[in-house]
Amino acid sequence: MITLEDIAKKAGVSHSTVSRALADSPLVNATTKAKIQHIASESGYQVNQVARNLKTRSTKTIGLVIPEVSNPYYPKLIQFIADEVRASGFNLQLHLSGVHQEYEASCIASLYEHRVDGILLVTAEKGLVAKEQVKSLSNSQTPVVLMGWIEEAEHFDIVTGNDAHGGSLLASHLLSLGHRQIALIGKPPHRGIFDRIHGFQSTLKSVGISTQHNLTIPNSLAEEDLEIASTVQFLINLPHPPTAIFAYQDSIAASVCKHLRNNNVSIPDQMTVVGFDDIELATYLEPQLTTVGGHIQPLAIDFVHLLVEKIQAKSNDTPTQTRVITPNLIIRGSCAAPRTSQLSLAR
Amino acid sequence: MITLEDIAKKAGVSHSTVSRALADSPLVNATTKAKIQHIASESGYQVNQVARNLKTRSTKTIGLVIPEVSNPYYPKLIQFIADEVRASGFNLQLHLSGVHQEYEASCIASLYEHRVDGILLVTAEKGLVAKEQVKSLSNSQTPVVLMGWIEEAEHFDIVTGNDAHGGSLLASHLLSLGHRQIALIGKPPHRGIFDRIHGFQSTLKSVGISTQHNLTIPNSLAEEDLEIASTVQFLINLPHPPTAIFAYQDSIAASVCKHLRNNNVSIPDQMTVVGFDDIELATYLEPQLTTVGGHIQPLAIDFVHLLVEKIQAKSNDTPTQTRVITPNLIIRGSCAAPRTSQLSLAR
DNA sequence: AACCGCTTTGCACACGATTGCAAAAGCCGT
DNA sequence: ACGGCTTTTGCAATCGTGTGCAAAGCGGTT
Repeated sequence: MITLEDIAKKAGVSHSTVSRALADSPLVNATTKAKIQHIASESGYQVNQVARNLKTRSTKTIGLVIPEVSNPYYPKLIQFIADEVRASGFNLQLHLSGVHQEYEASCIASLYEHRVDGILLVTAEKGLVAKEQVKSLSNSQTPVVLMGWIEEAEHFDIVTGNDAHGGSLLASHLLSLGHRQIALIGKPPHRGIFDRIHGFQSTLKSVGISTQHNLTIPNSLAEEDLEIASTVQFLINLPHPPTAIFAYQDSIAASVCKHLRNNNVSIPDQMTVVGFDDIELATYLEPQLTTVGGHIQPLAIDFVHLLVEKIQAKSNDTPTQTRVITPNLIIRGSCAAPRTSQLSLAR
Repeated sequence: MITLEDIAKKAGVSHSTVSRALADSPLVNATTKAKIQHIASESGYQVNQVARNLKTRSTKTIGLVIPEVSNPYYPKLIQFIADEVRASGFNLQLHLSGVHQEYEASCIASLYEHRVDGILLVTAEKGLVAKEQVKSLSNSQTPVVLMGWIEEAEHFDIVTGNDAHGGSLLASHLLSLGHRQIALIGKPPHRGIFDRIHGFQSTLKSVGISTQHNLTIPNSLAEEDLEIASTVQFLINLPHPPTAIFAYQDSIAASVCKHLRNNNVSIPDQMTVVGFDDIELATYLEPQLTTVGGHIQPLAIDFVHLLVEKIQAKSNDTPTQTRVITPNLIIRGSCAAPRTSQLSLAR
């Protein structure tokens, strides 16, 4: 491995001078600087960031903790975050905390051990698993920004989507089409998803439609697809089946569509389906999915910006912030006005 | 930040002893070891990996360079790789080289600067952009394993799928269904995809079907979906339209299906469609996609294993290896026997 | 020649950990 | 009390880089 010392010998100077020359310091004579830079590039010198990081006590690296990449929502988010981190001049270190966030604590520990300058933590259905660690990190020097709702939100820096508003938009849309029997598919495990459902339900209530007939079907995490299959079966075999289904994520909505088709229920003629997030998948379906979207890129940008501000502020006495991104309704082909007892008649 | 020295003071010993105690060295007296470990955990000490890496000249980290995460093939690959890397006791550092691999060189440079123990490099349509860097890295101490076909393959360690065989499987399947007019959609930019197409075409040739009537439509990278839309338009408006379409990736096949539907062409009645890779998307489509798959996980496992072997071998005189994974045909609903002039009649 | 001021360079230490080696401590038998 | 042996501990160097500070070099003025 080539070091500053090697280049210093070739150039007949000390390693300090080489270090300054490569940093383009004005303390080095122009001609020797050029000579040193030439020797360095010719011998293929690459700085040892490990040594530099140790000396400068900063890594110019941001750690990103995200549950998984199988759910297509996350890759989309990662792409935006990665672009923004690069644009901000930082390196990115990605750690997967697991579908059930089982590695969340160890991811954070590892990032701290590597002395990243800051951490972006995307929470999932379990909320903030490593709460104590995050608190102690923030109290020390390493800023942490969270994405997704958690309890005690006021104690943390958080970026989140206005999921309640998104749910409300969907509910209004379905109401305006005439739907009155609407099923919800999805467990309400953490605040974000809870808000989607809550916003949805409260809008229904506000126009006097009781939500007690709507269904909240919890589905287990394992074998999600199978679970959804049986939930769909259950719904369409009810004495008074719903005319519309709201799934709290596009990927689940896609799975719902698949199983509806398997049961010869046509969309949107016999059943209206809506999702949430507007991932690519939504446009590959037939019909394309009505959903709520446009929030992922702004979320990613604010996520990174807030962290970078915290990193540059240095003083850890800045008050915690919550930034909220409001999504839009995206109307596509998976919705139609209900026909009376459409499903019962068809079967 | 808490250091070994801090703990040493609290325990009344030297930092060397603390270092040994935390490494559970037999050189430390059992009672003092316990005392030190207790103090360390109580004060929340976390080792500084930056310093450790500098001293030990190893980072226990594997770098993964992958073009992007928007194409759903890559997240699936990443998930398998991440699991295997973790199981092997290494950290993972992910860098995105860009859709057109525009950052490939800078990703590799960054990983080398951070002195990762080895690099996994996934190439894409541009082949191996950073060829010279990879050669010089391998010549020095940092092993690199590639995924995907490139020129001069014999000079590198490579893991790849037997794409030619996969293409051949698809061709045989379509032939056995009776298809004789088959369109290929996709550019043949690099060896992997070229092999898919080549294996496909040579199987057709072997039974005496000229491939000159088949179409190889190159589509631009930008606005891929639009490009596919016009390609589909073109194909179905031919005087003798094909009865089957082979797209070299499931995501493109999905896009083809979407645009066929937009033109009121039903699948598989009026058109048979097959893809390649068996990503989740293939099962969300209606009908589900016949494709070639089962290779991604073995690819990921061999990818990591080969690199780990190279890292542990230390001596860089081990001969280069090429490992090839053979995929399977996965028959689903997107294929049917052709009817005479099916499309012309229908329109 | 002595002095001053400015530019340029090198010395030496620091970052926080690991580890070879020597020294200290403890134990035992004589 | 002492030598020999084993166990335990500390000293000090090292990894590669950055940087404060002193010193050297240089040109010009008195």
